[in-house]
Amino acid sequence: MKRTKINNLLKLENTPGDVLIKGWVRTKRDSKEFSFMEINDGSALKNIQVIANSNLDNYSDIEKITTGTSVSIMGKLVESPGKGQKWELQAKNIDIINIAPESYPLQKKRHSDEFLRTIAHLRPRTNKYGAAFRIRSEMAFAIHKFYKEKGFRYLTAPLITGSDAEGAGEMFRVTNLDPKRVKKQGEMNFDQDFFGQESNLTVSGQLSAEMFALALGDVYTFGPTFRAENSNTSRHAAEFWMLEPEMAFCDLNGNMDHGEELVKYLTQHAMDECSDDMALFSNFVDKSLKKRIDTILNSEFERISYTEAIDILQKSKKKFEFKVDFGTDLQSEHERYLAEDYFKKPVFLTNYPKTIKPFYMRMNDDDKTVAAVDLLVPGIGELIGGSQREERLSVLDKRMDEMNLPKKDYWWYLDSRKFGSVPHSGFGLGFERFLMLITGISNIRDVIPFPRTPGSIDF
RNA sequence: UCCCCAGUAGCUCAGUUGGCAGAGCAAUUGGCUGUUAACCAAUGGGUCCGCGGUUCAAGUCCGUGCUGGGGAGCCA
Repeated sequence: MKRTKINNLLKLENTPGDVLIKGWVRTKRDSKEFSFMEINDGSALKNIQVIANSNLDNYSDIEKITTGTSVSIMGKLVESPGKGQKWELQAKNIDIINIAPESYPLQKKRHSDEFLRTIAHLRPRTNKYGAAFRIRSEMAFAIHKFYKEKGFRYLTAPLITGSDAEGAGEMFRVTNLDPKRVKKQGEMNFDQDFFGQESNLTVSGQLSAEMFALALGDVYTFGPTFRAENSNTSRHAAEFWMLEPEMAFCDLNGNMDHGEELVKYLTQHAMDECSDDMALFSNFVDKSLKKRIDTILNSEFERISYTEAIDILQKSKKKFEFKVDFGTDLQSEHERYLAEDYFKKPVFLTNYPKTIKPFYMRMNDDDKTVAAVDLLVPGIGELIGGSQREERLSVLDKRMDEMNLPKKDYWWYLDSRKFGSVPHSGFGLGFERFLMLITGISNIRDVIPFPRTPGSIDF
């Protein structure tokens, strides 16, 4: 008999008679003459209740079944006379695949997130993490669906790069030199390294995406990104996934339109396709989640300039630890105030001072600000960071000189401005931060299967 | 990297002025009427994070290290 997944069983209107399920026992309740078991196979949040009567031949073995045990069960799907579930399975045959001994760490009770992080290999077997990772999977799919529908092309940017001057923070070195030998020589000899020069793990696929946007029109990259910053916060990881759309013939407003449409589309998709899993988060993880999602879906995101934001912050009665002045980057407390207290919804901040932004952002006419855009969202802070790119070769040239960038390393990037340059825009969206936004999970370590953070690379 | 907090049974935590190591849940064993975080009873379970110090006496006080959490910076 062919196995039926539990999510499909639970959807049925009429009983198909006998079915075969395979999964893991979440809990067992014994009576004298029979046992109730709840089986979960990961296909859905919900379990199916199985009734094992004592007249089954291997009932003495069935009595020994513990939480975590893997089983294969054939039985008749019947309407449940008990409360709490529509269907239950009257077992005709129960095969125990593998008993989970008493040392199985997951109990039928709530565990702390901190404890579950220490058993990250088992935590997807819990309701909360199973739900989180089903949603993560569905959102990755939704990204591709969104871009397919919009006619974007998917580009895989290289993970190993030779350029290290993007200014996006510390990078992880990639080398196959023998550390013992390097120590003996006293220094790295990059000529002899695998690529014949210094190489690193990517901090962004943007520059690659720009080249492809200027060929295929609208493109996106979606893949892992690495930062060797010693960041110890609930919003940073050394390895995370970033979505980076890049659009030719697109200005800053088009960039924001796109970002807003994307965030709304993905959120709506999660609500439509993961309703049970999403309900778990709004019921048990974050009581304010429902309202937040409603705001994302049904409000227009605010759009203000950096200069206007400074004005709002300076006029605010709220006391800030750090002073705000034109030319300084906004602190966390300022970003949170704007998104959470002042506007109470996602806010695009545009046109930052050129002094605090990278070389590739397009210079505005005032010669003081650049066409940058950040999307600040309640609870997370920065979800999107992007810009309209500087497409004018002479302006880009001048900026790179000002910032002392080694132009010879960027010859190919500058070529794109030499040959048929066009206005174009793009941004990076932190995939994990987006998952935090829509689930209410407050630590980035809990939306990545096996998180990598400073001093921690278990599993 | 900086600031703050925490570390006691498998898990979550209590532990008073420094004076015999505790609870709930889990586990094990038994009971039980269709249960659903089942219920009832019994039993077992400890490097009180490590190291050093103060003291007649340290889970408790002091120093130090490690680990975890919250916040800041960096950013997505």
